[in-house]
Amino acid sequence: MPDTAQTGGNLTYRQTQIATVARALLDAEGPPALTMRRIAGELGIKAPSLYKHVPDKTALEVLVVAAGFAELADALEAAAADWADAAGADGTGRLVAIAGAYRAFAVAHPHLYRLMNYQPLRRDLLPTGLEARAAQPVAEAAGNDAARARAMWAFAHGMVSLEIDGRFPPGADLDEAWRAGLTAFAAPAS
Amino acid sequence: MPDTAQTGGNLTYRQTQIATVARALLDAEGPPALTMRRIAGELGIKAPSLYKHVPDKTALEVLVVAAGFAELADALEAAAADWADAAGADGTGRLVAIAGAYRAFAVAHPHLYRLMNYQPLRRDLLPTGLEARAAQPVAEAAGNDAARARAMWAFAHGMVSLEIDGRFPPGADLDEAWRAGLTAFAAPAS
DNA sequence: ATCGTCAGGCTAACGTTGTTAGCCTGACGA
DNA sequence: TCGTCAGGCTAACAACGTTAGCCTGACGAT
Repeated sequence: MPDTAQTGGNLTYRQTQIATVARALLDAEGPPALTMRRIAGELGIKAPSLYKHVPDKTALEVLVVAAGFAELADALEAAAADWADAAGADGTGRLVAIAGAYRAFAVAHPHLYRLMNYQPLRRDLLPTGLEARAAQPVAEAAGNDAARARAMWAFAHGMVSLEIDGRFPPGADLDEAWRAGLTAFAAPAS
Repeated sequence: MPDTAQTGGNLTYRQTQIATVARALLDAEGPPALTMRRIAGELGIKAPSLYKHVPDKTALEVLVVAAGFAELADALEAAAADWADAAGADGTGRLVAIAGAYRAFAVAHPHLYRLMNYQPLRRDLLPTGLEARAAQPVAEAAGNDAARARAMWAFAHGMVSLEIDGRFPPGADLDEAWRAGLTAFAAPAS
């Protein structure tokens, strides 16, 4: 079996296929569809054969998670870049743009977002640098103030979590809640 | 089987026992310990007998979740009351007190916190008013500004989620991140 | 040309999970 | 005294992740 750990970048063709199929299944039907037999079936093979490519199910999930973080990083970078192009980059508008991209990603792929974020991160199995890359745009928007960046990240994560889990009251105006939070954070650091 | 839905307040003795045992198991050994056979065993009965008291596993979990929210509401109310007693209640110190209680609850019972918050809330099975009661202290601390309250809630939820899941970098100063967030929110509404 | 290795498929099977069907027993009201 | 029924039980099922062990076809080396 090809080792998939640590470097993570260089995947077998079959491993990529597996990650792709798993991702599609997760997006389309949610976690209950993410079974070894189902994934294998989608590839035209049987479940035990998957173990020739992946050590166990959690490693398979890490494949999906890694792809997710890469995609998220792309989206955040694109949002930051778009903003920089469009206007003179003052900090707060950039923050709004990034937050919007973050929220859009979570809402578009709630199952993936949960898989990525609702459990301890397997840093040991993730490609090195990937987590940092995804965090970078937020850190910049926070003026590289670590505490501030973490607080903003927590706010965003909390908002999208509560949103995709339907925890807010049915009629709640989430845009307004976002605005309230973002303006609070946009104020200069005390 | 006694119906447990909706009102939720009036539980059978056995149902209370089940919830208590399940809660203890969850706190002590985490979700993998929360199996029907295990819970039954702890009560000296067999798994199928549980179905004489609870329709299925998710309903059993809701019992635990409901107890958790009641406990959380107690803790938040106590924190708010303590603060009101101790000093002239200006809004920001009260907010800090409540946030501290929220965080303390989550850190003390991470498995329970996840069960309560990492999935769509089964409002239909929860005692009526319980959710509102748990939300009340936060709403007050936000000056009954709904958007502000939701943003603060999201921040707190995000912070504790990321903390109990070990998502912050190893050396991160979380107290400082909390301070950054809370001072941001403490500023008067724009 | 032949042989050994081995990637990558397969079937059979195991243990664990939630859950159902159906039986039995003891208490209790009519 | 008898019927009901709450609340236990055993046996069993399907689905899950996973392991063991077999087979086949490609391919590099002798």
